[in-house]
Amino acid sequence: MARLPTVTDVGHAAGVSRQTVSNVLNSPELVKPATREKVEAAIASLNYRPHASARRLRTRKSSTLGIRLDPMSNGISGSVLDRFLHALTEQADARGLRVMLFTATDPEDEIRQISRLRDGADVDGFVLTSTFYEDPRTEWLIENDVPFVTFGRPWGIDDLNDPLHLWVDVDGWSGVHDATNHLLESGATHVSYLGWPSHSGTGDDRRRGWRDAMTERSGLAANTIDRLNLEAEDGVTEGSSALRDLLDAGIQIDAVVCASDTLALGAMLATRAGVPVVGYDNTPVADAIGLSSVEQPLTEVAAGALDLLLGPEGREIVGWSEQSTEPRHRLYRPRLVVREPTAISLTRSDTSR
Amino acid sequence: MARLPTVTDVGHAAGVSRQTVSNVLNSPELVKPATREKVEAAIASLNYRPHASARRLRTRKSSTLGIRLDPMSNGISGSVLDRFLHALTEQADARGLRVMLFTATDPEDEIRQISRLRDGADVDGFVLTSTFYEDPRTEWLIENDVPFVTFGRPWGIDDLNDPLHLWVDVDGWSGVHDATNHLLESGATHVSYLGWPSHSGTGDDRRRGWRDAMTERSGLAANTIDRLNLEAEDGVTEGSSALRDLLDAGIQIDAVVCASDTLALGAMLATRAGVPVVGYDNTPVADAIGLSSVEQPLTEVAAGALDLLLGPEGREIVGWSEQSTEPRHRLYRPRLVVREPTAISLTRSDTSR
DNA sequence: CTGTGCAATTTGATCGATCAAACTGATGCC
DNA sequence: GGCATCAGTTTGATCGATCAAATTGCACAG
Repeated sequence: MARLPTVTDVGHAAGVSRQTVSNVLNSPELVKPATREKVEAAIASLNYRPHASARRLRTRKSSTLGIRLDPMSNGISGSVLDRFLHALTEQADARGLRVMLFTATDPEDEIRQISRLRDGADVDGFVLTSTFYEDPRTEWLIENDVPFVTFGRPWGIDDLNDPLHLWVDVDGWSGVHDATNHLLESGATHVSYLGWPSHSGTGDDRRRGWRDAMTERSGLAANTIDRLNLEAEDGVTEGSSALRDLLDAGIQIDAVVCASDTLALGAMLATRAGVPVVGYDNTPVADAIGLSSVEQPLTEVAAGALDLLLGPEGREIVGWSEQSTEPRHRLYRPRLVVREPTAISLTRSDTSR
Repeated sequence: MARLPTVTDVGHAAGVSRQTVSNVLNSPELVKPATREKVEAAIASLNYRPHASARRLRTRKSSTLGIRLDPMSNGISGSVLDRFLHALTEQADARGLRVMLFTATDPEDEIRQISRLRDGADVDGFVLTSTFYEDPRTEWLIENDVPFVTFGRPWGIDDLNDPLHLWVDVDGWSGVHDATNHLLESGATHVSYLGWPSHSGTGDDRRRGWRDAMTERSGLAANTIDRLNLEAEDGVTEGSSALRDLLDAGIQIDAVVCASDTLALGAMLATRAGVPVVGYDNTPVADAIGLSSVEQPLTEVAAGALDLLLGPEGREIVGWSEQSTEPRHRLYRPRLVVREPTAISLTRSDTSR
């Protein structure tokens, strides 16, 4: 196999020097149009491609960003991160960036991996997903001045106006708020919320969206609303039994809003046919069984993440300190996908144990 | 931020030359143990990491492999490729390889992307998924002597004994065969098969698994078996209506084996509760609704793919021509995950249109 | 006519590693 | 002693690109 052409070969073919070829590729405005055309013709005829590693060695930039792929996505909703990954890859490609994957067993290991990738100059920026309160990863990245953006708010004191790092996120409050309002408008009054326990920022945010909508429009007393507030770990069985407990207690429920499609599936199993349920994430399952769901605009989220990382110039991945005074975060509003509410329902069959 | 240490720095600290440091890293057997320890100590104390791009420039190897991420995975079963990606990343990591993603709009575009990544020395091997009859990608890769392995048989004349390239695959015949036998053993005689139309190698292979099992054990006449053979595009609605047509025609059906969990979900919607259905891929949905399903051993598949690509030495990605006489493919047997067959069933509700 | 300024292009040095060849001692053999 | 051998180590060259500084050519003011 013949040696691949280099800038020198192209320059030779076009009758110019290697640097001029380099300029045509990186700073076309420096080159006289006539020369540029000659060079471009030579590039095309030789089918020249810049050698990425050589460029990286010299520029100390890799135009590659790293993202961690979780060991094994959890349940149905795991596909959200996969879809985000799809979107990120496409958007990165459109901006001339590459996406490199890595795995890690825990946050400390992830820091080690990040460090390795960065020191090897393999990657010059990172996208973090599934961030949490006082995430050691973000602290480490800030300290070490590594460019990164998180999908998920820092959930700190004043994350909106004075964040410590770049972030993009989806406004879960508004998604659940819209969903709840939609159900209230359709005639329901007792709309239950089935969400995660504990205090993940995302979970609390979504729950607040429901509570605010209920307080504003349901006309129910606060303690009645409280009774409709359910907590369950993210699983079909868990969601199902949480809701069934409520029903067994004789509480009236007209509709259910859930923090995930997984919980929503559980809710559908527990409720009678005809009780509308709204999920979250709009996974393929929701589509398959005709479940209304809140869809996150992942393509826009991915695009936003990259735009923040690339900075206003949009040419290179820049660190936090070099950022301009532009907004340093983006919050996207999700969209409620309404499906025929009761076209299909799930029921326990007779032979069930 | 201080400049990162280089081999020269390490050599200086250890009192040896840069090349010795390089040897410690790449050919430790050439270095005297005492010297090696000194160098290793220096590496640790300086926290030295080799600069990946510099190494790649010199060696013309990237230790990175590329894999295409489909634009948007189709339906429920799309998650299989995602899970394969997870497994591949983990296995690659264990072998010192990195995984880089790319996207493409069609096979021609994919070839263009592959060419770009390879010319840029970003990637030195590829993993192809979703291969099909006379795939232009494999032909191009073979012609251009690019190392690659496919997840999916070439489905050529003699793919098993004299394949044209490296491949790994899962034995769909055996998976469906096992599933069908399982149902027959549970007392069913009229086991229907709901698979894809057309002539994808994978689809035909799975269908054959059912037909062979039925011929061997059901005791039904060939034309009776034929009537139980259904075709539908991969969708819940499509699967559902195909099966309903059969039921409306008054054909007896004791159980259904499907080519995917998506079709299986459709089948569950169409059949009465109590008719066991087996899906394929063991997606999260199957787990959620208690659907038996055939699980592909994706971790092993990923490991096999890498082992083939790395060759017997296991040190570097080698092209086809340099392969030894070792087997050039791996076929893995899937495993039937049996779940409580009718714990939960899906039925159309009253308010359905 | 000379020199300044500027645009366009070229040349030399460099990024950090590895390859290939040369070197250094120590050993052993005739 | 003289010389080949060999393990262990070092030096010079190189991969392909970009940066920084030097150079060329040309227009124009003094």
